Amino acid sequence: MEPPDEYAAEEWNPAAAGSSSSSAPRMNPDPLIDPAVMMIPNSQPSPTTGSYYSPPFNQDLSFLTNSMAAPTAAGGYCDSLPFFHGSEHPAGEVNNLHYFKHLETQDLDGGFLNLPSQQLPIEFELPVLSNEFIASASIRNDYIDVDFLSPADLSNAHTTLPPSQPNDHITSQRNDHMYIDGAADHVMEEEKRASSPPMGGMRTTEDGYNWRKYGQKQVKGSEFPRSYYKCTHPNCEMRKQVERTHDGQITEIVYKGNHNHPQPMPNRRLTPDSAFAQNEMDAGEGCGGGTSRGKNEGLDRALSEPILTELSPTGREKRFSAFDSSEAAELASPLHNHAAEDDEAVEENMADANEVHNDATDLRRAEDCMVEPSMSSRGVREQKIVVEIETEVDILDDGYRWRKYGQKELLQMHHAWMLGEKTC
DNA sequence: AGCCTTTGACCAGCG
DNA sequence: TCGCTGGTCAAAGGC
Ligand SMILES: [Zn+2]
Repeated sequence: MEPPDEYAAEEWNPAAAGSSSSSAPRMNPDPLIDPAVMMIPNSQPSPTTGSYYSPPFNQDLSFLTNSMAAPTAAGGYCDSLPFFHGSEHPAGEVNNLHYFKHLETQDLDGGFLNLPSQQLPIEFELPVLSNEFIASASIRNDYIDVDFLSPADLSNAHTTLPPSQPNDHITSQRNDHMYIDGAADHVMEEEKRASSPPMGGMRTTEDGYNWRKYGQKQVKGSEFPRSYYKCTHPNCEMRKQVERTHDGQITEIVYKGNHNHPQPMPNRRLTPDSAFAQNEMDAGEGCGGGTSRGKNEGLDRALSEPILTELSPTGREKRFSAFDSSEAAELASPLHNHAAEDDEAVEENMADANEVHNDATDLRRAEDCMVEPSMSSRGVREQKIVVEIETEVDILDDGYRWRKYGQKELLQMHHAWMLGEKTC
């Protein structure tokens, strides 16, 4: 079969392999987690839908509007969004929840937050059903304070999605994980590019790693076929699942596991764009005015910002964002076990030394799952990136520096915020 | 030759 | 137990 074009090879066969049944022995999806989700619809303010105009939180989120949608000097908008969300096991099990927040910035065209100087229609999906925790946020210069509310407080905090934006924003997978979608048309392009393989040879995506497709399947929940890839590096267990539209646009990417090796590819140099993206990430201050950095600089390519979320079946998850599939990928890919390296950095900033320690330790045995959805339905679809951690502890080797700002054991939690610095 | 994709079959959870 | 489902395997073929 010939793929129509570049992105081709990957999941081209519409026929979708007939899959049959399954269960993945190695990956054990954990049931669960419906994290509170903060959504940022493309550009549809819908007060009635729970956009933050009428925040379910005690706290006023309007400030977000200001900071997030503030036009930057460069003419862009600095949209930083706090992603926070947490959940706990229903059964009342003791699960540690780690809350991370990360400031994101997006391009106007990104669709993610392409709101002119308007308020950002930030929507919150706060399923209380699963003991979600919600947070109220307040923006500071480079980070957002998030206060978490107890489930009880959330009783009525559930907001709905805008009519026009069905549940596309949230993808519920088998584990009932909720994924945040980011908009990502641009991302798709990136992805396409990345995925367009040199064919026959090693496929390398922008994440810098080489993957071999080992299966494809039409998953019930999604309209598009899902392709399964393994990292070609010997002994590397890293896998990823990619869902693409028929036009080759990636709608979702899920990374599972960790790379136990460094990024193989040399050509992964920082393009202005990527560099920028990184800076963005690094700064962690996406906005507040801080985004003058590359975002607007020559980045014709709008940076759509997929949201990166790490989900932990065990009840912990991290949610952060990337800027486009590329960046997202980069974000994701760095999940190799060198975590230790990153850990250092992370640890440095950890508020809770002990926690950090644990994280570092657990990192090694951790298995991550990253979902990088990028609903590409042109303009409508949003890109989602979810990192799912199947370990006891969150893995922080996403290439960025995080400051833990929250962990929850039962109802206790601490707070931390992402430093936004890439440790690489 | 080596590595890739394709694709149907197989397997193991789960209801 | 059965059927469904998602994930993986592995043979076949392509580049
Ligand atoms: Zn690998």
